[in-house]
Amino acid sequence: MGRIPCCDKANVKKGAWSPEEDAALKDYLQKHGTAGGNWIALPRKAGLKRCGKSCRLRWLNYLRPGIKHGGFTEEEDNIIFTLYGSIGSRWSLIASQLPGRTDNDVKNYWNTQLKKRLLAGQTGGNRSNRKSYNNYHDTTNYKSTNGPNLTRVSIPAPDFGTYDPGDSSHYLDPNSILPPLTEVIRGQQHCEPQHLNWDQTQQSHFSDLMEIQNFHTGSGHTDSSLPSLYEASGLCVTSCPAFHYNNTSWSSSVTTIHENEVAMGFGF
DNA sequence: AACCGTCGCAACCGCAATTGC
DNA sequence: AGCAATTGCGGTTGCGACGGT
Repeated sequence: MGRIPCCDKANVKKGAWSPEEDAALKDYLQKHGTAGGNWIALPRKAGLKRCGKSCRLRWLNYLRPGIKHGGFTEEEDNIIFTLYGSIGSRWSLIASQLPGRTDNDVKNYWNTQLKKRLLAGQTGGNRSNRKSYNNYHDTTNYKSTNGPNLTRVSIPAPDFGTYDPGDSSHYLDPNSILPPLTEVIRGQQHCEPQHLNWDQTQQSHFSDLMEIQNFHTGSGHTDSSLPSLYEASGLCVTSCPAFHYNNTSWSSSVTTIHENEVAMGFGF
């Protein structure tokens, strides 16, 4: 017994995609879209000898319009550092805050560049190039003292004034029900435990967020991952009595942010 | 020029979550 | 409610490119 394979492994092509395959997939998706959303059946319809999952991945990570590759900006670096510190390796969530970036791209960028820069003590500026890369292997520059290594990530000063909950232009991803997390995170000067206690501005901003959520739930939209998104914002979920969402399974009483999870705990 | 080690990135794998019946 | 099919995600792998010797 065992898992049922998603496709006939013996009859699917693997490895790098050819330009012809790319063209066939792109052509099919541009004509038919992902309507019906059936990726398993798509390869056969498109005349491709590929696994449906492979087609989906190729489209999402490479062929989809608006995809950017490489050339990460310093601001993007900072956003990745900040979100990684708050939510860890939830690449799809991080990528959703970076227009044109895919989770795979962000993940690769983190593993090949940012993680090493972090270990070298650089969370901004001094962006590496391949030539200077070997410096990152000099582990004598990075020694853990007691317990996990904590890194403070500085981010811009509070900028609540720019956020209008009624303005849909704040949504980087048109399918997202939440404002960009960076809007929230900018409200904290540092991701540090002492900032978990809400001040008036944070409470005010959280009210804005709840308004949005109420708006969307009013139209029938639910999102079971909402608590983790607010965790990502760095706001202390349990400290807000209003944080209940009775139409789904979660509530504030089961979602706790521990200080050592919110502090930048890069313990590798 | 040949070899070797390292890096970056596309793609794969397997599990979890979601969806539909 | 339970099950199977499908999708989404994060970790890992494979391989071409590059740089050093």
